[in-house]
Amino acid sequence: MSNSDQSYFDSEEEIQEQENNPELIKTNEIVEDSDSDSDSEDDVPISQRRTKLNSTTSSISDATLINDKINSHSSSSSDSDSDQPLSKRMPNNNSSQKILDPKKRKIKKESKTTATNESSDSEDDIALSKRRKTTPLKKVKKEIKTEIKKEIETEIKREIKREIKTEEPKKATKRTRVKKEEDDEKPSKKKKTTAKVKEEKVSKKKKKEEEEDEVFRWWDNEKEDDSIKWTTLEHQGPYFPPEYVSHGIKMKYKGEPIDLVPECEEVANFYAQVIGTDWGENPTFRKNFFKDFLKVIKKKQPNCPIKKFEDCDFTPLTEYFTEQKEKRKAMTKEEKEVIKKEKQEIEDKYGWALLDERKEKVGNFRIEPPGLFRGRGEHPKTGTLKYRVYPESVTINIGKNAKIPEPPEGHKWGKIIHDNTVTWLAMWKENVNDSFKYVWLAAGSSLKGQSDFKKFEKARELKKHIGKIREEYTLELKDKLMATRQRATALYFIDKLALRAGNEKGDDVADTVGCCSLRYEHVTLEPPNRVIFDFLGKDSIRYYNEVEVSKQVYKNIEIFKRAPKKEGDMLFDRLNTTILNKYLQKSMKGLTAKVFRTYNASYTFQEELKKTVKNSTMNEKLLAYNRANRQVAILCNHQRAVSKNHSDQLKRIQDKILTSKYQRYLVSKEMLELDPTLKKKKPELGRLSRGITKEFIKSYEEKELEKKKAKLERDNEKRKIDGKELLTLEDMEKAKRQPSMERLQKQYDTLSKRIKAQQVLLIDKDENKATALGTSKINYIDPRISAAWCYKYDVPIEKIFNKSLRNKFKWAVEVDENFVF
DNA sequence: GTAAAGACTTGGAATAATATTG
DNA sequence: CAATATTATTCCAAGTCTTTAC
Repeated sequence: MSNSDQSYFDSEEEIQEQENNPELIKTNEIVEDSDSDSDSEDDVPISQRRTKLNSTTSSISDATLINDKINSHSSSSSDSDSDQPLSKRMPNNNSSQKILDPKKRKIKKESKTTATNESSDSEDDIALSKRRKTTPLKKVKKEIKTEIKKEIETEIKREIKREIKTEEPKKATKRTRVKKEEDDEKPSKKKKTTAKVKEEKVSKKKKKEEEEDEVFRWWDNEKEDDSIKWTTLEHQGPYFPPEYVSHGIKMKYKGEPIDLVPECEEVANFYAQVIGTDWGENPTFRKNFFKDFLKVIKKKQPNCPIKKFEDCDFTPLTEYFTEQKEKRKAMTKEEKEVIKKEKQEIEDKYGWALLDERKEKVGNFRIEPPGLFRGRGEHPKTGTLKYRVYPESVTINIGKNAKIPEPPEGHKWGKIIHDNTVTWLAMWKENVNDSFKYVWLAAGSSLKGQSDFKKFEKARELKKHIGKIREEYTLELKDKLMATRQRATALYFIDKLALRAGNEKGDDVADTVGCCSLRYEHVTLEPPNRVIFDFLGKDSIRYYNEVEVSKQVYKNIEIFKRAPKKEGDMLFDRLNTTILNKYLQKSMKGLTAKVFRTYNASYTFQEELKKTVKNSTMNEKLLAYNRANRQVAILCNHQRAVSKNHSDQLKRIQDKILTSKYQRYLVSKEMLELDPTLKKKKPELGRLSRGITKEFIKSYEEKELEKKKAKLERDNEKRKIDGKELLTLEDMEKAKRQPSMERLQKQYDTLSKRIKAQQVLLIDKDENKATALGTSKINYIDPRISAAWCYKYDVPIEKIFNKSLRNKFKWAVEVDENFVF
């Protein structure tokens, strides 16, 4: 970071500086006379302050507005409001960002939507309370285990004979679970099971035990000291990617095919595979790649004529890889099966570790293959060649008495250590940024689970201190000492806006900042009390937020930005994360800046969840959940690029809605024909919704006609075979029987329901276009809040936690519905 | 006390797997 | 049943924060 600011802010004490450094006098004057300021705003209770802040924050307030709208919408079940253009109702925060963003971000291929399950609302057939209480025994005895296994086996043998013999009980469990989900809620077309319901129910309980009997229930007895992570540790070491094998395809240089030794060819491949993506166009990427390409050439093939990037033609290679991709896609089932099996074998061997005699899953047991470094944002090293890692540079961490895994043939391990104060199994140093890479246990492992648990407990601990901390920093906002004042202001932002701490970074990485590393140009003031943040945060994701702050904070920023400070200078020149965290430790043991993010995320989530309507449908509950999740994601600024075809997707759904509406209109017209008096009772009948234009009707009718014709053709085909006479469209019309009022009403209701569901989906999808929910769900929201919510509102946990989340959070799902974060 | 090393969490994108649709 | 859409998983970069070295 620039140290220029350092030159005029050298000493610690304000008073000293005032004497020694004339440039600071102005600043100090303000600091002193601002002593008299009082900040009435900060006297407002914390809980209210947050909402207050939200309502003044553009992005958040927009979202809240939508919330209100949707809530009223879903409860009143009127669909008219959806006719309003969606864009108006959405927080346009992101779109403006995209335009303003000086650094181009990659465009994503595809958008993801929230998991708004279009499933029926029927509840699980087992009472939730009961299911929860089937807490398994701590250690199920071997005999019981095999007994259960047998039972399951007999139960599902019929359909999955093959699998059950070769696979772990895990697989069987999965099966039953799928089945369960099906009969629970999914009106899924797939009904692959013929097993009897009774059997299933029995299996459910057994399965539960079976599933957890091997689980180490560390959360039952917490241990205080966790500096020792394990006593025994066995594993197979990491898995190395296969050596490069030449494909014999030649790239061209100056139009001529050129021979490359495998080492060079491999590097050329890396670039060839990036052509057609943004990386291929990125000048820094190209430059770095080519520099390293030349380096490899010089070393491995000095007589190679390649000198200039412009004369290189990688397209033959690119084509080859496209071809390969297609081939892979076109593989037969059997071929795919073989590959899958090989993959499974590797996983079986390397994917597990024995930690204190317990089998635990290894997360990333694969050594990263060589390639071109894909640094994000404007990373100066993007495109740099990442070397192949050999065992010689890998350190193995393993138990003293454990068998040391065999390194790949002809190789030796770099180092073997037995450090039980760390959790990694293997480690190596990567060449691009000189950083370490580790092999760790998976997210569902006990070690990870324990620290996850600790993290949330720490955040809950903060809850006890937050009042005092807020009081203190509010006071310190007016402190005479510049350093203190900066610290307080920074903390205010970290607390209110969930900013990251903001460590200082070198200049060989992308220029991104967090709170402590904010610079002059990242914060602008707008009288009377608006602060505009605009900077690139982690992963070069833009943070843009307009916030109304207290007078004191506004004033402070004004002071911190005062000349001679200019663009490029640190806003908080007296502060860094070490100072801040040291201060925080005083308020609470182990407190650091990041805990605020966890705390505020979980707390916000819990508060937002209170908006769930008790007796709403499953879809509505899930929408409420997602919405709470989304508020947290917005708070934490978890973004994703809007997919290219997002608007197409919306249009398609809107079209579906219109179609349904039109169909409903047609039905209602028939109803009126049957009973004209209905119009009085239900004036909405026979009314055409807005948005249904003549063009729409025309295209709809055309499509319908097409369908009818197609059906007719099919029918006639059959009739031909049967020797019956052929029909015409008119015949078909005639054949339709006159529907009864009852039938029509039913149709009408079905369509209404469908429309509503589609609209919920539409809103959810659009609200979500630029927000990534995953990160907050995985890392910031205490899973116990989610679990408690599920129990309280009778939502099966599977609806909100997928398999890996359930596994990761298995320590959390045992809370009762009264859990409070 | 400061910088570098080290270990761990957090983050979005890429890719694989699965579900839905035409 | 193939094409497409959606969701889950994997990948690995980029943060935070602690410890160690000087």
